[in-house]
Amino acid sequence: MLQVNFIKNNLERVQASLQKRNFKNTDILEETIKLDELKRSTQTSMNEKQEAINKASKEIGGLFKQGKKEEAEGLRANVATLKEELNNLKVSFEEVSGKLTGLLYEIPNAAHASVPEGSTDEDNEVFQAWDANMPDLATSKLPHWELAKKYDLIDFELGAKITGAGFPVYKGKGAKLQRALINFFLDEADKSGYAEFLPPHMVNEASAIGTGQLPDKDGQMYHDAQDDLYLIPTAEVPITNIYRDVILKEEDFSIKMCGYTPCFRREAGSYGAHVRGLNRLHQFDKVEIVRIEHPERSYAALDEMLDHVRGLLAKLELPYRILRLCGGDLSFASALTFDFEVFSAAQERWLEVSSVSNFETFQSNRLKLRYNDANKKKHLAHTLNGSALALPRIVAALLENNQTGDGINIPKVLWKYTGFEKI
RNA sequence: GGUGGAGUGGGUGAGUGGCUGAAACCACCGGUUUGCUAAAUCGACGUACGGUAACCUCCGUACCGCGGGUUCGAAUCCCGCCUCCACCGCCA
Repeated sequence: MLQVNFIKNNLERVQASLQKRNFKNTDILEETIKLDELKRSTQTSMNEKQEAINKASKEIGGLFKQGKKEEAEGLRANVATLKEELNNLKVSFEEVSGKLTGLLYEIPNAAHASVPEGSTDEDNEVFQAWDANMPDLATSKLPHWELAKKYDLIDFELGAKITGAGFPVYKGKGAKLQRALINFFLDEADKSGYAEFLPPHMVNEASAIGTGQLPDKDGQMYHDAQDDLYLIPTAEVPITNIYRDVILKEEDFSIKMCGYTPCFRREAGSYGAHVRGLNRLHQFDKVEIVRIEHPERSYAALDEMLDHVRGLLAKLELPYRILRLCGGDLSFASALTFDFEVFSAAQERWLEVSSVSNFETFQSNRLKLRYNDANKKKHLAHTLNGSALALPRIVAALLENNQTGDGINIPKVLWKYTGFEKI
């Protein structure tokens, strides 16, 4: 959520952003600013009314002490009318303020100047192409879901029996590969200075609002109505919320955190060949990196995060490319996002395995995550996060790209984690 | 899940209807003193929003776990909720 002041002070950028995002309601910024003015003037009237009441109340107290009952009674009658007027003001204040919040919830983050124009994922800019060799596979190459069956690594039907579609069961070397990747990713994050957390896998409503899953993406999360808790769609939610309602000092930056969690997504409305196998799941594993940064340093931090993910993919020896998301594909809360895609050689498709974003103050405004500068003035911090990495599509690419006639080769970097070099 | 107790500023903690945005102490910050460190001493010391476009100042409003209520007036009384502690129940 953007602050009204931010919108006022960066009107051109926010307007340009709405255009890039193909946002239809072009009057929304003007409406927002008008409503904000109305809200403030109403608040001023309320304050004045309350002031009059407070003064009268003090007088009444004094009069009672002096035994001047009649005068006191007179004032009491006055207060009664003042209170009625105040209550009317309160009602309109609540109404205006509710409308304003509603509008602010609808306004997506201001896109970074470098975000390209475009409406769909086809308009994303290839920020870093893959110019080395692609895996050279025999014509008998198999997609990962067939490899998973052939080598008894992942059982989709069994998961469907136990839970439902999109909840695979990993078995034997398939399960060990999961565990190996999680440990590899966590160790690499640790080496890059990210402090490890193992957060709760369910969050309350305040946390889901804090990182922007609510109210915008209600229906994408699994919700336990009995206790009003949400299964996390990503570790970003619990980990970023560690810093909800926190005021930092400038020397606290940079804050670098990471964590492994399973992620739960309802993915309502996704069907078809493109979601086969591991391509899209309701539950999957992911290691996430999260950063909280000084606004002046957040884009440098974003670069560092890109480097970290590049390193992971290089070590896994997977062909990858980096996309800069266009306005139409950019998520609601993000100012700038880079997607990493690996090439899955049997499907002959690029698969998204990481999304690295700078949210600037969009999340911190909701989180009330601020820092004190040298003059003890408070500013919103910047938040960033990225997958490092999401497992299923990495597994898909590893299986497909490394298949040979008599097995699947495990990249060298994982050997000490898997305990085997080949499946 | 049941019963009992508790939640006040950065911390400890006083405060049972008006003189309390809140005593006192500690911490932090600034000054004085002192060979340095330490001690002593004086002072300042919450947050948010609005008036207000910017820093300060000033004025106002709100805030004593959260949300309602009673009252001219609530940290204080009433109701609901949350969290923590203790005991009981259940349990990996």
